[in-house]
Amino acid sequence: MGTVSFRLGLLGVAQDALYASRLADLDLKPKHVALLCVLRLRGAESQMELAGLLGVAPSLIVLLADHLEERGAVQRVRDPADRRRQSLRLTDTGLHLLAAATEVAAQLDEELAAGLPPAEHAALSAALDHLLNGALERP
Amino acid sequence: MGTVSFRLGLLGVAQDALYASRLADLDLKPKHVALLCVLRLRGAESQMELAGLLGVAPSLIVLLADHLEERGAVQRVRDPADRRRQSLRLTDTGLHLLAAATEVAAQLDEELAAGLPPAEHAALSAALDHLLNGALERP
DNA sequence: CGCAATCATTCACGGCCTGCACGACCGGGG
DNA sequence: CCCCGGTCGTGCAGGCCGTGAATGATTGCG
Repeated sequence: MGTVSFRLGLLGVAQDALYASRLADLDLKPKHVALLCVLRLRGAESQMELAGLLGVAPSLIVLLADHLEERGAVQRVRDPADRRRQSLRLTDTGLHLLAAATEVAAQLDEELAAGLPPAEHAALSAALDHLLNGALERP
Repeated sequence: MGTVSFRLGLLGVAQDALYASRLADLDLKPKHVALLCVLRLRGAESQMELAGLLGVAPSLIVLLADHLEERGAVQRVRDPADRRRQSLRLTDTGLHLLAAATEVAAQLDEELAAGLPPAEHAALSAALDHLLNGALERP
């Protein structure tokens, strides 16, 4: 089993579960962090667009946004041009929450880097960047 | 979000889902493949040990083994030394099934490598190897 | 001015995995 | 020799997550 995709899946799922457990204190899941990330990096015009970017059903965006809105991390604002759409705006508390979540991930990174030569760690980071950017620039 | 762990989780979960969908024809899930993999690479003395290696509950091993046994991919053999234990033996059809699953993963790899410089692909593979071996040699 | 299409939301359902309870089985101590 | 605590595999019920279909509001096209 020298395939990259399979091992990437295995490690990724494990890492996701681990990150989720570490995120329990913040009462967040990795999906929430992903949503905050997208909002910070590029923003989005509608929840539909977010669903497409995250690769999940629109109804899930509703739940994620609900939870984040309760915490005051995001604001739903009706698009005046098209009142069907809701744009999600990242608030200051949302930024702080994202920073806290990033801090948790950074600590996980240290543990991960402990069993990895620095050069490979950097190479891994670069490869993930390329794959992630490639996935987002598809459409 | 420059953290490796977070992006590894994102991509890994997506890759796992993608692999799962491609595996539908074989009526397998990635977890089944992981189980077959462990049996092929190192074997195990008991289902408990497998649960530990895969990081899942023992009761899940039962379900996975049930499914694989129905397909004739593995055989349950009582350990004569300790009749509580069941050793899972990989059969020839199990080997073929694993080969087919690996083939599916290999095709996914090609698609993955399309958006990645060959050097980074190799580096990614090496890094995943280190992390996976590190995780298995913990105990 | 309808009318089909689009967006957000709700809700019921299905799948996956876990935790617990149970029976079979082991090894040691009285 | 026989309990008795501990271990292993298994069955079962429950919880969580995410999806898909139905609903209502809103849009722009014909």
